[in-house]
Amino acid sequence: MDAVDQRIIALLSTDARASYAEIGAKVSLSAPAVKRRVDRLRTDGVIKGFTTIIEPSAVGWTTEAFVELFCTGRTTPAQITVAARRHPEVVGAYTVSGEADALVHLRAADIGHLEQALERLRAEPFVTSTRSMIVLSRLVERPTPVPAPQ
Amino acid sequence: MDAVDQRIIALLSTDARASYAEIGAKVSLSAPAVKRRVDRLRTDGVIKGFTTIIEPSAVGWTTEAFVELFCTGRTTPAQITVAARRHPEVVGAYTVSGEADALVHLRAADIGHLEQALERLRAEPFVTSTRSMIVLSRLVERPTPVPAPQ
DNA sequence: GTTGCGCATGGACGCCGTAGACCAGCGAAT
DNA sequence: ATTCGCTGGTCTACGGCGTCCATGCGCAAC
Repeated sequence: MDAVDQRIIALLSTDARASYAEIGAKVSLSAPAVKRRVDRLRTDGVIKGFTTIIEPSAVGWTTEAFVELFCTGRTTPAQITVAARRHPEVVGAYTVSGEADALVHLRAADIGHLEQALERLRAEPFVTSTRSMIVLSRLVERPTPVPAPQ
Repeated sequence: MDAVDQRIIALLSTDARASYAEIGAKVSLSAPAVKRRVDRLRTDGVIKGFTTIIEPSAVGWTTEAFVELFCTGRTTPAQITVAARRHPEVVGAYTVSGEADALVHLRAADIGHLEQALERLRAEPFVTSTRSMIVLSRLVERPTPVPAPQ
């Protein structure tokens, strides 16, 4: 992972469909050289995949919430992980320090759907209680920035 | 936005570098037809871009936190937006219902960096106080799912 | 019926992805 | 100092892909 790799990652994270030749022109490398680096970054797990940024409301997810989970004493992160993966509404889940044990990011079609997802989440055996923050508006949402070298 | 569009979006969100021909084969369309649909989805704002999923720790962001923001009475979402955008550590920001006014998702190099970013955030004139949840581990993180037709 | 529109296909051309052969630089071992 | 092997680049070549344009089909409105 040198400075060139970082620049390649930065370029790919602004446009994942850029051609290797295009990227190569910007980092002064040939297309095959760029491809080799990208392949390596993928096998090394630095690049985990390529995805599309979509507008959630355009595909029917108009409601979103962050839910703090309070769990029973002997709950492991692994338990929370498998539970969270079971629910398609979960787009993010994290164990956190502070009052709550975990924070779950939910996207749902509407309030009704959100309520139903929340109910399902609360039915998990290790959940003792929850505290929800309904998202009123998304202000910022961006991919992890890559520190641009110099 | 018909069912085919949704399938195309779903395919692109699992692999944004898939060729149009590949996608076309899966949705029974020719490559030019797929491209036209993707172009339309982009101009319609359904597809906002293509990005790369990277492992944050691999590029030096090992610490992350969610921060609840408590703001002065007359704070507008727009104010919070411009403030949040100023800080490169902010990867997400939302206005929320509940006790707090906003929730900010931060990524930083380490605890020291996080503390410094938090301090900068707290220095914003409209912030009266904050409550932080440090992320202990990322359990789930996935792109917005697209409801697969049938 | 026919006109017009939306939306697909087919073909053509140039660029892209990808693999293989080859080469330069460099550190370690002889 | 020489040599070996490794890393990581370029060049080349070919098959497939992106992209544009012309064409054709189905359908609704008049």
